[in-house]
Amino acid sequence: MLKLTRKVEYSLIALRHMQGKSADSISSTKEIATHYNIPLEILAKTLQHMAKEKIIEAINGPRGGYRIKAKLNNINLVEFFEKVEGPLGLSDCFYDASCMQIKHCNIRTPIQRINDNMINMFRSMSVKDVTN
Amino acid sequence: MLKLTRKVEYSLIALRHMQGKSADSISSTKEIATHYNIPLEILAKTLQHMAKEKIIEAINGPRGGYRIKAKLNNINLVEFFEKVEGPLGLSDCFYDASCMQIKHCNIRTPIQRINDNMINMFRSMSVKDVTN
DNA sequence: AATATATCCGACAATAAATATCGGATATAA
DNA sequence: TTATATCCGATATTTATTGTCGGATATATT
Repeated sequence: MLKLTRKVEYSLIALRHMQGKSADSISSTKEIATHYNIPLEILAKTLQHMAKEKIIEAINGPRGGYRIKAKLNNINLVEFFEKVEGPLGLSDCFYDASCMQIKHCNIRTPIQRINDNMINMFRSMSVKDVTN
Repeated sequence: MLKLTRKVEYSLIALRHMQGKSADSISSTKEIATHYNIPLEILAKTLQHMAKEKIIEAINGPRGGYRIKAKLNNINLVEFFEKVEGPLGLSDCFYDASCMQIKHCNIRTPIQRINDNMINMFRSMSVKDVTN
C-alpha cells in the first residue's frame, strides 16, 4: 500500500532523462525504453498521456520523439500525480461516495486529517524538485 | 495509488470502536462486523493479526472478543502500518533489491527524498491521534 | 459433561487494479 | 516512396487485494 504506480515512475524517469539534455533536444520512446529497461509500449502510452497533458510535446515522424514543454517548477506533485494517475486520496471515499459503511464510518474524519497532511506534503514539492 | 488497504481501515475502525468503550469492556468480531458492515471473516483475520502484534488482546470462548492492550499514543503510524501491512515505501526498491533498472535508475534518490518526507509525516502521528 | 459461542488459522477463490501486449492508423523526414 | 516515429483503442496477463470455506481450539454457561 501507499505505493506509486509504474506509470508515475516511468513518467518521472522520462522527465529526468529529458531534463538532463539540452532544452530542445528530442528523446524518442525507444531511446528511453531501452536505456532504462522499460517496456516500449507502456512507455509510449505514458509519454502520449503526458503529451496530452501538455507536460511534454510530441514531434512526429522519423527523428521525432518528445521534449519538455511545461515549466516543471510550476507543477507540484499533487498536480502531477493527478495529471498522470487521476484523483489522489488515501481512501476512495474522499472523491467517490460509494462506501458500504458511509453511515457508520468512524474514521472518515481522522483519515481525512492524515490525507490532508499527505496532500500538503506533496503539494510543497515541484516536479523539478524530483527531476533535478 | 497511494491508498490505504482495507485491512488498515478495518483495523482503525475496530480500534476506534473499542476506544469509545470503557477500558476493559470486550468487543466481539461479530459486533464490530455487523455495526460497520465489514465481512466477518476478514475482520476476524484482521483482529487476530492485531492480537498477534499485541495491539489488542483476545478473550476466548463465549462472551469473548477483543480489547485494547497497547498504549495507542505510543504507536506511531509507521509502526502501526508496518505491523498491519508490512514494510512501507513509495517503491518496492527501498526494501526489495529486485528492479529491472537498478543500474540505470535515475530517480531512486529523488523518490527516496519524497519517501522520507512521507515517512516522517506518518511517524509524527500516533494511532491515538486517529482513533480519538 | 454437554452445548453454544467465540477465537484461531491454513488453504483457497474471487475481484479489482495495475501492467503489458497487439493491431493497425497517422505523420513526416530523408 | 520508404522507413521511422507517434497515436490510440481493444484486449490480455499478472499481481495484489479482498473475500470465502472448513474445521480446529478455548471456555462460559447450563
